[in-house]
This record gives sequence, C-alpha cells and structure tokens, in this order.
Amino acid sequence: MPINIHDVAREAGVSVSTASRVIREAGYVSQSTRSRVQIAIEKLQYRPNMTARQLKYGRTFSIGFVMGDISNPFFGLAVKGAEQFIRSNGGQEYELILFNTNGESHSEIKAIETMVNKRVEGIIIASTASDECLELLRKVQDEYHIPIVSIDNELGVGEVGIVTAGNTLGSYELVSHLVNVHHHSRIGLISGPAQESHACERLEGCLQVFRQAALPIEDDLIQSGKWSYEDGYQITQDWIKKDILPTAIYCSNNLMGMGAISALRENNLRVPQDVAVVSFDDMQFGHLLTPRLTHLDYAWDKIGEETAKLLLEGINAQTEAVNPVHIKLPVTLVIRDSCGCNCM
Amino acid sequence: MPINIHDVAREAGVSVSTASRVIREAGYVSQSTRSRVQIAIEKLQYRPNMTARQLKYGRTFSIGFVMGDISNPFFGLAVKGAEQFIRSNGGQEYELILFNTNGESHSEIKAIETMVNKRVEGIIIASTASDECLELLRKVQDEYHIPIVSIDNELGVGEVGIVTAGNTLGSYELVSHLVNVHHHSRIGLISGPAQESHACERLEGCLQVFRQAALPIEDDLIQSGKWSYEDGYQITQDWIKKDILPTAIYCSNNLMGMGAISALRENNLRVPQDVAVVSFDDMQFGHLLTPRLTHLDYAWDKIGEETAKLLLEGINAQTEAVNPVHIKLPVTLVIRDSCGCNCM
DNA sequence: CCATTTTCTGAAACCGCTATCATACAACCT
DNA sequence: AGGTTGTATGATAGCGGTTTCAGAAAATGG
Repeated sequence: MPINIHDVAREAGVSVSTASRVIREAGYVSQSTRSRVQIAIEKLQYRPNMTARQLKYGRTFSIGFVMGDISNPFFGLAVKGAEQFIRSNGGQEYELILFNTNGESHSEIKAIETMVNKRVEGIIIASTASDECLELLRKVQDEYHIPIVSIDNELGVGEVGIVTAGNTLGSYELVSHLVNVHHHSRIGLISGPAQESHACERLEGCLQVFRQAALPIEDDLIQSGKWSYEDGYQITQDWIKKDILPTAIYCSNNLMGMGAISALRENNLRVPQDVAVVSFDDMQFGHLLTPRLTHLDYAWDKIGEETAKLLLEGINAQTEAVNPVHIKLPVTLVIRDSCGCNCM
Repeated sequence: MPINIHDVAREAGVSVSTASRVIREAGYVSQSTRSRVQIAIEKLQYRPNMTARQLKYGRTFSIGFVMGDISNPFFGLAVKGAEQFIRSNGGQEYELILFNTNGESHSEIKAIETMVNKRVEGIIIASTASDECLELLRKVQDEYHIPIVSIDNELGVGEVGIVTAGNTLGSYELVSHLVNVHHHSRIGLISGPAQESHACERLEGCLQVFRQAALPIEDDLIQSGKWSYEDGYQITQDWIKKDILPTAIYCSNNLMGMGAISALRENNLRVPQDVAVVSFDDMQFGHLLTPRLTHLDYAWDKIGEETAKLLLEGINAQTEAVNPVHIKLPVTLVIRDSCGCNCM
C-alpha cells in the first residue's frame, strides 16, 4: 500500500530509472529533473523500501546479536557498546537483531536458524557452546560464510574473532589475593559450565594459585553453576548442609556471587568475617551494596564495541580469515570489603 | 551466492513452482516429487531467503523496539518479556530490532526513520516525547499505518496502546508514607522530564499528597532530571549547596534515587536518619543495598509482555483503532529502610 | 561543421520467492 | 462416451527496487 518508486516517477513525470538515480544520488541527472523528483518524494512522503533494495543488493545490513539474558545489565552494556560502534563507524545503516537464549541450547539453535534465513551479515554471539549449536555455527560459517564473533568463548567454529576479558589472569589475581593477603587455605570455587571456554579459563586461573601455594584441591569445593543467582545460592547452601563450608568463596560471575552471599546471610554467617567472598565481576552500583564485593573490573561496553569492530572487519574482509583474532580486554582487581580488607 | 530455490528445483528436476510448494507445504504435490525436493534441499543445505519472501508477501515480520537505555536492567526485562511473548504466541517468526536512544531526540528520530524504511510491522517505543519525535510518529501512523505501542507515556499520536505502571497512585502512596507515617513536611521531589506524561503523572501523585496534607509547595524543591544517576546526584548536591536540603527526598526512578543517596553520603549525611529517600522503583538486587530502598514494585517483564500483546493485536487488527488501549499495571509499595522504617 | 566526448534519460532484465493461471492426466459419476 | 471433479505440474507475472544497455541531446574540439 505504501508509496513506491513508480508512484514517485509518475508524479515527477520521469522514468523509474531516473527516480532511482536521484534517490541514490548516483549517475547523471539534470538539476531540473532532480528537483522535480525531490518535490514528488516530499509530496508523497516516499520512503525507499529497504527490503527490495536488500534483495537487489544481496545484502541485508543487519547483524544478529545472541546472548543469554538481555536483562543482565552487563549484556545490556555490551549491546549498547556494539550498537554505538556500528552506528558511528561507517555502518550507519546496520541494524541489530536481538535474540535471548536464556542459556538454552534449543533457543540458540532457533535463533541461529532465523538469522541465517534472514541473511544477517554477521553474528555476535555469547553461545551456550552445546555440541548442537557448535555444529550449526560451523555450518553457518562453512556454507553461508556469515562471519561470527564470539563473546567470552573460544568456539572453534571458524569464528573471525573472540573477545574475552583476561579470564585466567583475572581469577588468578582474585584468588591470589585471598591466599596471599588473607591466608585462606580452604577456598570454594563456584565456576561456570564446563563446556564454556571462558569458564574453564577462569577456573584455571584459580587452580594455578592452588598449585603454586601447594594447597590441597578438594573436589567437593569445586562446583559449576549456570551463571545464575539460584545456582550460586544452591551450591553454597549445599556446602553448608554438608558441613564442608570453606572459609572463602570465589564466584565466577556476579549473579552467583550474589546467590552465595544470600545463602550465607540466611544462615546468619557474616561476610567477610565468617566467610570471605570474591566475584569475577561486580553488580551495577555494586559500591552501594553491603558488603561491597571485591571483584574484577572490566568494561562490558568495551567488549561490545570490540565485537562489533571485529565483526565489521570480518564482513568487509574479502579473504577468509584463517585464524580468529582474539582480543583480551584487561581486567583490574578492585579491592572492597567482601574479601576481608577494610573490615573493622 | 547462497543456494536459491532455482538450484533446488534444478537439483530435484522439477519447476520452481513445485519446489516452492513443498517448501511452503502448500498446494498439491505428489509424495514422490515431494521427497525428491526434500532430498535436494537437504543436500544443498537450502535456506529460503526471507528478504525475497518478505518482498513478495509485503510483510517483514519484524518489530522495532526503541528504548532509552538497554543497559538499564528494567528495560532489559521489558525487552525480554516482549521477546518471550512474541516467540510463544503465534508470532513465531517475528524478530525484534533494537534501538537505543540514550534519551536523545535525534537518535530517536533516526531510529524511527530506519524502522519505517525497513518496514517494521509495529513499533514499541519508550519515547523521549520531544515535539519532533511526536510529529514524526504521528506521520508514521497516518501515512504508513504502522501500529505503535508506547511504554510509560501517553503520546497522543494515534498509538494503538499504552502500557504504564500505576504512576499517579504509586507516587501518591510513596509520598503518603513519608507524610503520614514519618511526618515529613519538607519533601524534595526529583521528577522526570516535564514533557513525558508518566513523569507528570508521578509528580501529580506527589502533589496530591501535598495538597491533601496542606503542605507548602516550595518550587526549589521540585526539580526534573533526565532519569540518570548523575541528575539525581546533581540535584541533591545543589540542594545541599543552597542549604535548602529537605528532610525527605522522593525520586521518580531508581537511578536518580541512587544518585541522591550517593550525594548525601558524600556529605556525610545518613539515610534515613538525616534524610529519608524513597524511589519509584528499585535496583536489581536492591535488597542487598544499604540502605535498602523503600520503593514501588512493578513487573517490567510484564510491561514488555503487555506491549507485545497490544502490538500484535494492533498488527492483526484490520480496523483502525479509534482509542488506544491503556493498560495500567499494578504497583505495590515495598517498605524497606530508606524511608525511616526498620531504623534502629 | 562534423566527429567525439560528456551528460541525460528510459526500457528492460534481474534479485529470490510466491501466486495465479493454464494444462494434463487420472478418477469418478451418470 | 462424455462431463465433472480432483490431483499434479510448469510457465509466468509480479513484489520494489537497481543496474546495464542503448539511444538522444548537449557540450566540446579541431
């Protein structure tokens, strides 16, 4: 029903080719006809139909962004960073199509399929890294050559880029602080899912400290959660019930850290006096929490920005990249209260 | 470059029409040819090109979602609620295209124009409500008949629906609590932008309490911020500098509440002993903050869900809706510490 | 002044898919 | 046998743009 280029051409008394030329500001067109067409456009309130243009160009100018949970403000920051970069850097016309997986593999698969059908030009993904998803992503790469940038995860599916925080080093510093400054020797680790590479990297950083300090590694004190508040809560409760609660807890992300603290509180245990807690990342406005978390600071918006940057490079590159570019963003240790510093 | 329906047809030795029939699962096609085509599809890893389909159908199956700040977890929840609803209710194929305005009118205009060009089928928007934007939105309605659902704002541009929290009633209850339970008589109001209708509604609720209690209204104590942490901080600092700090502060959203509290703390003022603070909404994990905010509870994911619901109805409706459906979600007063309850 | 180049314009093919129409053959009824 | 259905298939015209090609008009040059 909307106005199309034929209507404009008719109104201006020219051919569609000419109308197209003034719309695209390309090719030869005389000043007088140009303004006639412009007047027609204004009069009819014509807007070019991007769908048609896309079909002709064979491009969609859209980018898919798949993440676990958009209501996690850090993902939000990443989206914002990516959006900002895309809009300000050449890719004026690129759009972001959003997908929430809630950490479920089948949602991710659906998202990926939809993106392929919609012919997005690139994918930014924080994958659940399930076998099915990886297989599908590899196919997307091989058959459709859609560049993929992974957040926080080394997928090994031919992705053009990976953006992570300094996972191993970061958790190393966090746990070092617990061991060397506060002299803890029984530290519980609440890690992320074992199939996600950044979860492993973080865990590895913790274990390096254990090995260097020659601390015993108790399997019961190394648990994996799915990054959620509930899992952090549950794992801590279990330790309490089994009466194997450590003197300090490392949590691989903020939500699990919150869960752990809540569980401790419910059992009238004080943080950090009774049990110290450190977490890989902080909450928004974490400085207003009690206790304030000792954590690592890293810039999620920067992560989003870098993913977008790598992706646009991947889209524009003619040659197939052989090795993915791996960008590690620096993290800095922020010492607050929950580790035992500043206490009393 | 990707495989298209012609390739499939050729591979299967049938016409494109027949191939199309089996792809769409419509019309007559014999069992034997059907399976031949299916095998071809599988072999070639064919995926229908949605862009082409969209052009033919004259539909895009996409919905634009415009908001101030995706890194605000409440907006994130709204997006999630909307997404969930869209995916689970018939609109299997609908996609969400995201736009961040950062509260800037010119970004919003760009977003709206892009959405029109992309021919989104509907728009969910938390508008800055600037004159320019409203005019443009009205045009979108009138010329392109794209249904619009507004979040938290009565735009008056022919939107098919509006979803708000119980703004007036909510702030009425909050301020009532300050006046009737804690007997404050000098209350500072940090409101939102005057052109946004829900900011006005919230302010109106506060003023109703003032009038009923016959409290004096000091103009200096009624300020507007742009919903940001910084504005809440700055307004409070100004009151302190001018030495007109009230004994209680009402903030129209969470971020401004956080800003106010930070400003008070920097000046060594205790909340709630020296100054009470209440805020329209809470932070994520607000129960772990100190002090815990007395606030109103309302379900952002529900808001997202309702907007999506109204929008899908608007998209499917043949007739032009005359009056927008206005859904007011209930809010409940959550009494915590920052008002002065539970203190000592 | 005619040949050449440059500027301007329109007809038509095409992007990948759907939908209408026409055709063909089989099956069913009197 | 002849007429209606019902089933199965293909050719083709769009959807709304862009782009190639070709031809006309204007500008340039020797």
